Amino acid sequence: MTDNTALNEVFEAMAHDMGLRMTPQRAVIFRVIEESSGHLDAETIWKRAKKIDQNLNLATVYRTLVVLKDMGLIDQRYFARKHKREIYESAHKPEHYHFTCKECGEVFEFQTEHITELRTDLETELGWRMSHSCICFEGNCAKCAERCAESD
Amino acid sequence: MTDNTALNEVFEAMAHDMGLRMTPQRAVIFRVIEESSGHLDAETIWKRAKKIDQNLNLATVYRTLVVLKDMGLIDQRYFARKHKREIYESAHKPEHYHFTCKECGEVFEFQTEHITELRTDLETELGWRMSHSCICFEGNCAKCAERCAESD
DNA sequence: CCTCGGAATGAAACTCAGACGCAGTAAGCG
DNA sequence: CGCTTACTGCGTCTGAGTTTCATTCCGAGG
Repeated sequence: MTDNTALNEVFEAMAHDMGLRMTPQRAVIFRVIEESSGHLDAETIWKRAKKIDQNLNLATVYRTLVVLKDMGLIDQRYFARKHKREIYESAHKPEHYHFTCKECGEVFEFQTEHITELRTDLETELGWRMSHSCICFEGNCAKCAERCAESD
Repeated sequence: MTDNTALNEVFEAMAHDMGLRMTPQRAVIFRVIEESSGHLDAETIWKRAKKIDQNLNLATVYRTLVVLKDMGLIDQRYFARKHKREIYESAHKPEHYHFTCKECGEVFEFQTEHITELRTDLETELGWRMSHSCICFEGNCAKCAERCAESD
């Protein structure tokens, strides 16, 4: 379990500044997201949080996700076209992108400088101000690509 | 109006090979997508197609979109987190990516070599076989960025 | 041409993630 | 403490997309 006392304090301070309240429910939901390694949908968060607070309601999870997103503490992300649910990640993870294998469904993360260059190019050439990049790929991972090649 | 006789023939031939049938409804839906410049959701396609076939049903549009996607004639795409509908584009447009302005909502297209390089890197370094890239950015376009800077 | 099997359609019901309205609860300031 | 009002739980609603089913009609084979 990571020590997220500091983060909780950030959360509490920000909430206070925005006229929001710190409630046990919000603390639990935030903790669940912080302690997981990412890629969570609302229902998964709910299930995990219910282990701590039995009465926690799914609607509260949805409402809290909006609050946390507005505060910039979590990011809503996207990484494959077949996904039907919104997926959230802690916002203070280092910049990274996703590759989803269409065979086994596994999601891989990767980092790259190419996107930083691309962003800079677009900002200087076209004057756009970037606030979020969604970079994700679909295909077959090494293992599945090999297995598919064999069966041909 | 573009001449899509050739494309229609491709469609018809592919459909035949897959044991599918060519129907007036499918021809109309396909034509609507081909003749538009892109970024269509199911309901928009439906509204436009209804001008040609008054009785066309929305469920038929959804079913046809699946068929056309499976045939590789159209692509389902994604370009901003706030979008709640699936968006489709003709599959034979040249490779391009999207930038969505969070202020005015306009969607800009752009091309770049950076992504090609990135794909190649990932394929050679990690052995992944890429089949689809989703690259999109959110932020403020030049006009809106300027206007926002003024009002600060 | 005509016939027939089965693929496709229209209409309506259904699914399911997420949002909303409301009455009751509880943060947290004075 | 006590008051204000943001927040919660519960139930209901919304809306994009899917499924079911009876009917239609495409198109292969006579």
